[in-house]
Amino acid sequence: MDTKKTPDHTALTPAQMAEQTGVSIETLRYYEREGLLQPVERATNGHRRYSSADKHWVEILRCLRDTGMSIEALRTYCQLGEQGVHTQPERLALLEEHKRLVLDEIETKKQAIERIDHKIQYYTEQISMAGATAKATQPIKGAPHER
Amino acid sequence: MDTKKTPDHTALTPAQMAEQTGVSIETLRYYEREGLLQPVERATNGHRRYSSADKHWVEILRCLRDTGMSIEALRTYCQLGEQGVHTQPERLALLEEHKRLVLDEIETKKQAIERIDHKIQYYTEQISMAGATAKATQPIKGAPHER
DNA sequence: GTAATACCTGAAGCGCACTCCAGGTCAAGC
DNA sequence: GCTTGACCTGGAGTGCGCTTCAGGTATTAC
Repeated sequence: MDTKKTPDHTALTPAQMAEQTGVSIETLRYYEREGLLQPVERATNGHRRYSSADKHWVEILRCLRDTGMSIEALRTYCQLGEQGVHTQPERLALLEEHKRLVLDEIETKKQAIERIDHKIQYYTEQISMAGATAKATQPIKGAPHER
Repeated sequence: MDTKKTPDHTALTPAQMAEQTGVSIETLRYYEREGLLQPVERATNGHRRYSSADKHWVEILRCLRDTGMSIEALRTYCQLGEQGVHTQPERLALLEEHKRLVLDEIETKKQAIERIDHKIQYYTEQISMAGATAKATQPIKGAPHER
């Protein structure tokens, strides 16, 4: 019986929502326009009132966006969600695919870190040597890729 | 004495360079325009000839770009390199800063993975349950954030 | 000589994910 | 009654990192 008119005391104003999720008011509206958020509740004056479910969902959106999922893919995911439980396998597949992508990215970055570390070490050596023997700083045998 | 006119048999054509570095011909030119690559050698017909040093450098550029360093930051880094060894400390600082950023990103992604795994697990359970007891699939107590 | 291929240049265009703007409404405070 | 502030709308603008285009040149293959 309290399905429709409860004023929902926990609802958030756009400003509060933005602050608590780290997603700007404009971006929240943008997400709604793009179908990443189904139409948000309104107060009598037409202002949006975000529910805690909205907040939770936006946090998930952020998590997926932060890991590079496109707006397009997120829209697909949302639409599947709206179509009911029978789309769960598809949603699962989508998430698993995304997870794989993210794991790959992590791997790429780790390898990059190694490479960067190499250069860091090279510079560190060079600099400490330059400090010690102000002269005679031949780049030693085959200085790797200067720059 | 062989400082200038050696035809350099190991030099790469744009097409070869693109294939071997995974960076397109257009992007290579773009990088050069943007000062990420100092002007590349030319054959007598005006075509670019990339040295193995160029190749090495482009691989580093890729590594840094892949980990999110901006074109702007890369330009700075290159310019420092052109200014001589006395900029090594600055370059070192730049790399260390970037490394920190990349480590942070990895951390963010790992956390995201955990969250994604949660949802994957949730869907997996839901789906297997739906398969087993085609009926009576109440979402159990407090189904977390459907969608 | 002709055509195909590989490259050149400067400049315009594109896709993505926002972000900003102009002009308007509503409620509260003075 | 008037101002202020938070929010609304549709639509235009922005920044980044390429990518494409139009028009041209040099070498090789026939």
